Amino acid sequence: MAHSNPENRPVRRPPASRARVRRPTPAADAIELGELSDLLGYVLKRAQLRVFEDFLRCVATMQLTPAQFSVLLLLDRNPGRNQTEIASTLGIQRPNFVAMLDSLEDRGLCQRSRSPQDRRSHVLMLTEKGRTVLARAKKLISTRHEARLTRLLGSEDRVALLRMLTVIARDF
Amino acid sequence: MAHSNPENRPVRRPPASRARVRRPTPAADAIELGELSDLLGYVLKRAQLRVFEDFLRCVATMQLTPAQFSVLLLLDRNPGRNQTEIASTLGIQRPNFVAMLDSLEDRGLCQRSRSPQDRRSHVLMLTEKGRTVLARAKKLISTRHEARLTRLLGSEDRVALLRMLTVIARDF
DNA sequence: CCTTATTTGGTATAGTCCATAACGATTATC
DNA sequence: GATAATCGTTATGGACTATACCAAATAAGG
Repeated sequence: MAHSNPENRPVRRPPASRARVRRPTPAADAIELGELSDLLGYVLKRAQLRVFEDFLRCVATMQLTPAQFSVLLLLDRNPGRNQTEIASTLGIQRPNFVAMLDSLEDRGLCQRSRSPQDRRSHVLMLTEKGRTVLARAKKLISTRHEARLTRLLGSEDRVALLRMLTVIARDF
Repeated sequence: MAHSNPENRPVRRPPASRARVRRPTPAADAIELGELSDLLGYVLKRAQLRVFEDFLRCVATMQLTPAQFSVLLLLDRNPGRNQTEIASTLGIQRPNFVAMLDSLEDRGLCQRSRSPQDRRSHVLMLTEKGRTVLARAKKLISTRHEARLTRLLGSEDRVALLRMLTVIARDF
């Protein structure tokens, strides 16, 4: 074990030629990732961080995090639901969802109102401003963020990737 | 777009018949994910959480997190490096790497020693126990965790997935 | 009807990660 | 020899997550 020269790099054999052998001692150079490159979790996590970074850049003008964006999407598609339903769908704990909604409501993007049927729960709705912001964000995500992915992988691989990730998220 | 009937369920149009149209108002039922299912970041994040959960279960007997496991892997493949090099390779800030190493060293899995060449830096090495633990963890990951992935996707798709994620992590 | 359980939104709190500033010791640079 | 840069480290704060608990409201059961 111990330094097994896995890349089969020539170990510095400068026989003839006084000219500099290319990279004489790469020893102290780059670190070997080794089996890390094949570890699903590792690659997955790094990819996710990159994607989130790009997402933030793409919608930077409207100050939306991926989590906030997903809330707006859900509220738009499922108006009138309460906090428990929206939060649990997104895998957010109800207590943690409170501050998040506070923020969105303070910015005038959504609105809580007591349900007449069940006065415990809050009916959630996007405001008009919320719909506008969401529409603009969707356009940015689509034309910048997702377009970048398609450019990088090709639209066929992109579909395959989403399919596989969905399978993992559901069945792993 | 908009509710594309993804399951190809027969839409069932009972033209006449006063009998209850099946699912008259699925309204108050399940929440529609909508465009969320096609949002790369969302699916990526959920998949990553699932994978990390499974990782933790698989190596639960030896109490290793994904991050700790990746450190052990790197130390094994790159003995004698210092903290800055290992941390930066893993995308960990140096200050945050200190406590992590403390933990691994307290458990007797690795060892810091001052470098004779540069007495500022610490030379990092796995201990014998560290190598043993790593070997057992690798076996668990391989036979349980990665095997599960292969079973879920097939070995061909698994390779394709890792390739695409690597591309994203590097070029996105 | 009345008592008990459950649910909803909310607060408080603690743990984990992650990022930055700063410091002493050591080494590099000029 | 003075100054700058690097290494490990501490301290600290922000973001996100998980749990216990609360009052108000509703549901369930006698």
